Amino acid sequence: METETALTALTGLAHATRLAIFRLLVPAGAPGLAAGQLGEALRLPPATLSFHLKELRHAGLLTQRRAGRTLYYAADYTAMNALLAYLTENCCQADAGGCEAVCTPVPARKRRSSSATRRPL
Amino acid sequence: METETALTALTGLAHATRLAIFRLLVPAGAPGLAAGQLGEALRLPPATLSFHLKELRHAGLLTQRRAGRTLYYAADYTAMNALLAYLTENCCQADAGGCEAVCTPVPARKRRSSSATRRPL
DNA sequence: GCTATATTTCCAAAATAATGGAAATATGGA
DNA sequence: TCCATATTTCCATTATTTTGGAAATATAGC
Repeated sequence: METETALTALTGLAHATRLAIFRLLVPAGAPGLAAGQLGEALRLPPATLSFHLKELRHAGLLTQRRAGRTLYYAADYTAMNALLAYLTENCCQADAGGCEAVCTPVPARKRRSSSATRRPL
Repeated sequence: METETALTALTGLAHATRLAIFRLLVPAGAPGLAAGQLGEALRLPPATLSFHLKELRHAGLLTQRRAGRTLYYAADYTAMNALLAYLTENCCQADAGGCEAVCTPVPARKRRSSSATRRPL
């Protein structure tokens, strides 16, 4: 992933409203949620919601799909994963303590993420 | 991790200069790098560098350590890890395709990160 | 074609963040 | 104490982002 791409993704997520939108979409999976549903859930004026959705979409974090009059938005897991990879790139090269303790990989488990332990996307 | 914390961390990283600083520090490990070294590497005026270092530090992403006149900054891997966990929280709940393919955990390997595959911090 | 719903675009005002020169602080050594 | 080095704080200027009302667009059904 290029720096420029990572930067847009981070900028996309670095806003309370957009982070909230994204986090509603992460568990929603591929079907995603309608713009209207998001607006209602977050109590946002249409113009404001639309602005942030565009922002997230341009950052590559969301996909858009139309069904009739309704636009559905879904989290783009591939982009997400690429961002995480970018951030942790070359982690622990210096191996000087502190890092090693944290870097120890957690064995993958089945599903039902507990929010405390992270598994790769 | 709380939303507020995640948000500050993301805002911290969502800037070209700060992302560059952070990524210089990720492979540098616990000893970190001196402010001066960072400034020289990135060709930044002292005041600007200092501003961004403070920003990152307040976001909890960096630790600061003084040795004589020199201040060393290091990446805080724990904070980093918490942020990644926060972002992927409840991923794949809906299990509706697209996600599953990406979520498959990668078996942990020894060290020598290839930048293409991510292991947990 | 008309009307209703869903959502976007336009745009100007308001809010927030970034920049860097100059002065201040901290430390070390003679 | 005085001087040099390392870095920070102060602050005014400039740049960027966010907000939301109103108007525009897209689609559906009659």
